[in-house]
Amino acid sequence: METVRRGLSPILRGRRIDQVVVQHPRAVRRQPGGAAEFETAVRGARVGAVHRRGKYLWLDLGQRHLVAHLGMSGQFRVGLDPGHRHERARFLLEDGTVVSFLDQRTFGWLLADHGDGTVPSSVAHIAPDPFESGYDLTATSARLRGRRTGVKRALLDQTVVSGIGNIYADETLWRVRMHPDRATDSLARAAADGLLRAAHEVMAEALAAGGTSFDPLYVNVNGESGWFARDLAVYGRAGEPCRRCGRPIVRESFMNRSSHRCPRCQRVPAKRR
DNA sequence: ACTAGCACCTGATCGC
DNA sequence: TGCGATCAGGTGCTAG
Repeated sequence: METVRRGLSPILRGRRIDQVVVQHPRAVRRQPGGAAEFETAVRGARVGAVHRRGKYLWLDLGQRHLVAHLGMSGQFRVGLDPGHRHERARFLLEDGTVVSFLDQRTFGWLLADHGDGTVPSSVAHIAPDPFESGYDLTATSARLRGRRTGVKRALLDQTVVSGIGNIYADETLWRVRMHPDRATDSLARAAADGLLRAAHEVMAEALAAGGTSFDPLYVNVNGESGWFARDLAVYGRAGEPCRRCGRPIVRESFMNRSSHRCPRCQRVPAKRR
């Protein structure tokens, strides 16, 4: 998302949005008045700063915010020809630039939210992410240790800390040699701090590589892939040797999705949740 | 108040 | 060639 934000910012900032077309009603399902309300709210607005918290992105439109979440398969792309199969909304800027919102699985959404300079109400329920100035490691660590669940669930819970998804959760846990089912309330303060620092580190490295992408669904606004997939230690590497100890990485089912870990470096804990 | 589990979608791939 | 099962990077709602 940060890669997307960085791509969008120079294109959008300071520009007026002259036209908005919603091609799929599901893209604006969170808008109470539907596509018409969304289009009316956004058309003619001038874009200020482009913000992000966790996986939520928003454009400051003065009296409003245009909030976006990419879900599992959303993209923002610049300069696409019309008629793309998965285009859900299209914006025309005053300088003629076309910005498209594409989303194959339609889990993503757009919302013209109220607000003026603060965090939009649709984003207010999540915790700060490690990259923002208001992020408080000590408070986040305390929140994490206050949960009664497994550490991976807690890392994925955006109300504990935001921005961590399935890939970065697995990579973080491998880095600190922790099993995903380790009980949050069994963590010493230092261990919880270390876990959060590692998450920040993993995401910073991914960002430096331009993001993580395995396929054309995960690209920047110009359609280009990031390179962090090369550096993944466990995610998507089931059966391949652990980069620390050589044992084959295992993939296990978790919340209807997958966890990847090294069975030697990340042993099943005594206190499990 | 908190946690777990599933519903919400499309499309690619794999085994039969 | 076809068909069902499985998999995919995330919430958001609700039952317990």
